[in-house]
Amino acid sequence: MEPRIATLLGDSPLERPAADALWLPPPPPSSAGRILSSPLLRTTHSPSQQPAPQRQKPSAPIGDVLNTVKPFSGRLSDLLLDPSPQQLPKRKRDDDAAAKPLPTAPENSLLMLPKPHQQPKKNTKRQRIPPLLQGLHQVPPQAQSRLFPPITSETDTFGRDMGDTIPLRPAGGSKSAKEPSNEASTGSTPMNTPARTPEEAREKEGAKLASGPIGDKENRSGTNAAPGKTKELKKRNKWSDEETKDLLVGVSKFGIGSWKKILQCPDYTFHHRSAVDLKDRFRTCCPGEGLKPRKSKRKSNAHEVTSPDATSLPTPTSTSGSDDPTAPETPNPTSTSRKNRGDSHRKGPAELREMGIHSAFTRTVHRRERRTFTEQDDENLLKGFNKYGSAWHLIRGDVELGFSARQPTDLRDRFRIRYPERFAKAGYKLKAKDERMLKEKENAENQDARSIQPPTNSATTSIRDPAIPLPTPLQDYADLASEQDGDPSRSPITLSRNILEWVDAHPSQMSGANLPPLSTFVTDPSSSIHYTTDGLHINPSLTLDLPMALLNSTVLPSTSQRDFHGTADDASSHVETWRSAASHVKSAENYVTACAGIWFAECGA
DNA sequence: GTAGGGTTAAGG
DNA sequence: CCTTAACCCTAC
Repeated sequence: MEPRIATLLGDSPLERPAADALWLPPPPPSSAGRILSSPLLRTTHSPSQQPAPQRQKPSAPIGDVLNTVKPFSGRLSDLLLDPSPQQLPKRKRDDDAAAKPLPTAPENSLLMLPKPHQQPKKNTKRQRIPPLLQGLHQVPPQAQSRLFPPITSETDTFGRDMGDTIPLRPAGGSKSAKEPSNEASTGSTPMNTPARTPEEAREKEGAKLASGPIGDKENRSGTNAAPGKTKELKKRNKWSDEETKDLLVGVSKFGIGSWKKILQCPDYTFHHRSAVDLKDRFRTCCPGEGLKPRKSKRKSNAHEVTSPDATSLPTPTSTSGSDDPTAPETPNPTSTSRKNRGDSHRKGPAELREMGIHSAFTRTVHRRERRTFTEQDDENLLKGFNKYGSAWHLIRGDVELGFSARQPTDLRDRFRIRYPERFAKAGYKLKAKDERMLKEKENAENQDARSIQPPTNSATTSIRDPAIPLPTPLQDYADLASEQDGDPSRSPITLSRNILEWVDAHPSQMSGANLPPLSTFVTDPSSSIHYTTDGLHINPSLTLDLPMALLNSTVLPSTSQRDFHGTADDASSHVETWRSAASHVKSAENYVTACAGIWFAECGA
C-alpha cells in the first residue's frame, strides 16, 4: 500500500510538492490516535520516511484553507459554490516554502495526476453530483473512528496509468492454461463448442477476445498491451492462410450464411473465431459474394483538401465496381494503396481452385432480405400497438399499417428496440443487453445516491475544480419531467427503489425513527407506485439544499411494517414521505461529511 | 400465436 | 473487431 501511494502521488513524500491537498500536518499528540488511524494518512506520512522537523511545519493546505476561510454559513451550497480563489495563491506560496517543487511540475500539481481512463461512451453520463460531493459522500463507518475511506477502487486504473505492468486479469484460469497453442486446437476445442447460456456465451466471447488469446497472441506478436487503457488492447488476431482456406472450404460446403455450422465443423480449425468473425472474413475475402460489400465511408470527408490523396480516392462508384466479384483479379489501376490493401485479402478463382473450391459459393439457408424500419414504420408500429396491444399478428394484419411483409416477431422485436420502456411496461422482457444497460444506469445513479464512491484522489475533496461547473439545481434533469407516460392509471410518483434500499440499509441514520422495510411498499402491486425503469430519480435540488430542520423524526412516518394496512393511496403517500425523508438524510449526510473534513483539519492544526 | 433466446447482416 | 438490429428457431 505504502509504495503504491507514493507511486500514485508521483513521488516520494519528501519530494512531493505540498500542493497536494492531502498533505495534512501531523495532529497534536492528543488527537494523533484518531488522525493516524486513517490508513491513508499513515501511509502518506510514514514517520520512518518523514523527518520530524519537516512534519512539524505548519504548512498544511487544509489548515491554511481553514484559517482563511470565512465563517461557515452552515449551508453546504456555500461549501460547494465558493471556491475561495484567494486561497489558491497562498497555497502556492506555502507550497514553495514547504517543499521543493518538481522542476517540471506545473503550477497546479493536481493537473499532473494521471488522467483516469475514459469510460466507454455509454458510461460517460454527466455526473449529477459535483466532484466535491463525490469525495465527501462517504460517511465514516463509525462516527468515532473518523477514518478516511480507504482507496479501494480505481486502483487498477491508477496502477496502469503509473506504468504498473502487472497483469490485472487474473492469471491462470484453466482455460488459458489449457490453450497455450492454437496450432493444436481443432474445431472441437472448448472454444468452438456452443455456449449454453448468454452468460456463457459472453464469457466465451470475452475469453476469445481477451484472456484466451492473450498468451497465444503475445507469443506470436511479442508485444504487450499498452498501459493506460481501460480494456487491454486486444491484439489483432490475424487470419492465417489455413484458417482462410478452412473458411472458404466451409462456405463451399455449408453455404454462405451458415457461419456457425462452419465454425463448429470439426473439419476446420479456427483460432478463437466467432461466427461473426467468419462472416467478416468472408466478406473481406469474397466481397460481393452473397454479402453486401461495404459502403464507402468517405462521403462528407471526401471533399477535404487536406488529405493529400483525396483526389485519388476511389469514388463510391469505383469502390463498388472494384468490389465486383466478376473481376476479382483485376484491381482497379487507379486505386490507391489503401484500396489495394483492402483488396489484398480478396481470393480470386485461381486461389479458390487451389483450395479445391471449383464451384461458386451458394447460400443454402434462406434468409429474408434485411429491411430497415423507417420512421413511418415506427409510427405505424406505435399506432398498431396502441390499437391492438401486443397482438403482433393483428398489427401485421392491419393493411393500413403496411406490415404485410413483416413477421409478427419482427414487429415485436422492432417495438422492443424502438420503444423499450413501453415494451417493458407491457410486461415483456427486454433483451439481456438492454436490461444490463438499465441496470448500469440504475447502478450509476445508485452510486450517486448511496455515496459509496470512495474518492479516487482525495485532493479533489478539498478544492473543487472551478473549471467543472456545478449544475444548477434542476439543470440537466429534464428526464425528471420526461418520465411521465401519461398513463392515468399510474401514480405520478416517480420513485426509485434504490433510495428506499439505502434507507433500509441505514435505519440508524434516520434519527431513530421506526423504519419499515420500504420494500413493503414497493412489492405491493396495489400501491400504484410508478417505478422508472432507469433507476434513481431524486430531485437533485434536494441534495443541494440543507433542510436540517427537516432532519428529525417528526418528518418521518412512524409507521412500522406491521402497522401498515393502508390503501394504495396511503401507500403512495407514505412512500412519498419516505422518499422525501431519504433525500433529506442524503443531504444531511453530505453536510456532516463536509463538516467532517473540517473537523479532521482542525484536529490536525 | 407468442416469448425469449440465438444467429446473422451490416455499419462503425 | 465491435455493436446494433433484423431475422430465425423453438419451446410453450
